Amino acid sequence: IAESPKKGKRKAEDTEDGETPAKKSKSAKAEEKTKLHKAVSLTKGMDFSHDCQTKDGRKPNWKIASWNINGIRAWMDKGGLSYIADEKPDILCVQETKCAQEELPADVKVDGYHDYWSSAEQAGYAGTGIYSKTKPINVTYGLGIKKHDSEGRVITAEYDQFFLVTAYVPNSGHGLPQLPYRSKEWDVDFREYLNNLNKSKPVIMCGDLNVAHLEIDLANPKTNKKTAGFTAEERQGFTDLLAEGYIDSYRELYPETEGAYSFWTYMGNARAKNVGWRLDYFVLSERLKEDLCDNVIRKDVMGSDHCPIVLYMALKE
Amino acid sequence: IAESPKKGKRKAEDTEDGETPAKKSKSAKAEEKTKLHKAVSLTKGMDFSHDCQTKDGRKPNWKIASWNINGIRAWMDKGGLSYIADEKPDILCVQETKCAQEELPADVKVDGYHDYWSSAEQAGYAGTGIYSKTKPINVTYGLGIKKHDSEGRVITAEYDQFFLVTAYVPNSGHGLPQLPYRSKEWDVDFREYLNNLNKSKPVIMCGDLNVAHLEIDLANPKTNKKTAGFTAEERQGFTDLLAEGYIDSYRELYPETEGAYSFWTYMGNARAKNVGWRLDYFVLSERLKEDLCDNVIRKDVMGSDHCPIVLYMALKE
DNA sequence: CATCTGATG
DNA sequence: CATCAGATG
Repeated sequence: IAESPKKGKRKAEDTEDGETPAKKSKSAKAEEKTKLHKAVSLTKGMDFSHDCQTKDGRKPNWKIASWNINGIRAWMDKGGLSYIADEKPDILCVQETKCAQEELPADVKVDGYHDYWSSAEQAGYAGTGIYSKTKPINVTYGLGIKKHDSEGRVITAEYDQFFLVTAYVPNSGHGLPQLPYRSKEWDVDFREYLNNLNKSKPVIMCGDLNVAHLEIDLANPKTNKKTAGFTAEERQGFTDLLAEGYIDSYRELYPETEGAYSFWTYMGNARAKNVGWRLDYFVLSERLKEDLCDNVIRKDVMGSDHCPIVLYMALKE
Repeated sequence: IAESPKKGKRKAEDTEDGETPAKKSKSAKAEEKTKLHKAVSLTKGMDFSHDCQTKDGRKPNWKIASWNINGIRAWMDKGGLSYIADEKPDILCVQETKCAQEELPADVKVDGYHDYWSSAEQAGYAGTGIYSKTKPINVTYGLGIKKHDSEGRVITAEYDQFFLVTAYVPNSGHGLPQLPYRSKEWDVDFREYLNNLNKSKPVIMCGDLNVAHLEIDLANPKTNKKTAGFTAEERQGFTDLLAEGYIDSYRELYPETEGAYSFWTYMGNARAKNVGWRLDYFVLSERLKEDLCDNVIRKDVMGSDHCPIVLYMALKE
């Protein structure tokens, strides 16, 4: 009832590229920006410095982070951007932005980074983004296959030495209604997509792959064999991907480490009890193995039901 | 994804009566009650004592309060029940409970009061309730007219000396889609309903009538003539009701008082600026006028976008 | 349990 | 600018 003020829409202008293949460019109405975010920090007191090197002793020259942020608007309200300032990655990939391009908060941009966004046609659903210090040679959205490309799940950024692919892989859902699509269609086509890139340049693929690969990758393997993210089909899909010539960087480095998770349901205090899942990965072309320095799971960084993961690479010229 | 604990449903058992005419009694599954409300207070430091009397000098013996609480669950989370303890009314009527009978919080009951509830078929919508120290002779729900009675908008409690009717009158909506229903059907039938009661006993009707009657009853009359709650049709409906032999107790007592509102939109800081509407009323049978002591608007009681209103009556045996 | 939308006010 | 629901995770 009445007295409604004009709607304070907020919008990030001048964001680079950022069109999903399915969407046409909206005319950039210069809307009023309200609500800027205060300088809340998620990361105060945390130490993000980290010494590491390749097996042959080379120091990292690329730091790439990936984080399912579970809603970029809520995440920014919690001070999510402070993570970038503190981690200082060369690239940060985010998944589940849950925000249409035009609805991105005005202050989503970060000094010193180029940003790229892809969003689902369905409002408030899925979506991915990339922050990158270096401007990529080229950025593309989706797999180039219509049926997969209306949900903003994949962004590919090409750099001199590699393709960076970030993905938010479809969840099979409660009761697994989406399992056939996920395992028989998406997994198959995504694998082929990566293989094609891999022919011309090595690939660094990261994101929320919505699968815990092995029993070691979740706290309760026994009771979750019929749960989305740990079905035989999803696990096999990941096995099949690796078999094409890729490595799971974390498991490559730490084959025996238990309790290493990147996701904890908000329900039942799972995070405090470390009842989690490793759903977030860096998957690298095998020929990048020699350049791998480390993969760190930032389990203490809050702000989402996932935590960030960080890849350190010593890439050659 | 997984690790979901069992749902902690909460429910108030043994609530008296409380069936809408449209609903059948649910079998009282003895569900686990979780979440009880802590003793938060909305009212600390406030003084609810009040001296008043009728024109012929009689002190009040009934105190009746009415409050649109905008969601009983949110209201209880904010400590809404503390208002009852502090105001100590003989009767409290609440509107917009937005809660099905079966979903009422376990601790909705208040010591020393009988409680009665009516809810809409549509979940989380409308709904009314009554707390009463005295057990009424009889309680009925709705107007006895099917088309009006599926939204839990009216409860009638019969006492020795009067009928108490509490109402949450239909909002005409943004763009006034419901104005024809509201003014041509509801207002007409509700008036007739009250008239019928009024034949046998005096009526005290209260609630959110979703109309500001006169220009004095809202801050911005000029700009709201096409807004739900201040259209000519809705205002006329109220005029027509009074013409049948009722008084608006507040305006009866304070015909000239400006800035007396019971609702402020949450938008644009309206309450701080007192940009409000008087939408909540006590409407009394004219023959109760001589028993009227006072009508107080508790504008400082927070917890909803409406505030409580309180009626003091000196009813004769 | 927490994010969204969309209805409603 | 709040409430609630329902979808989704």
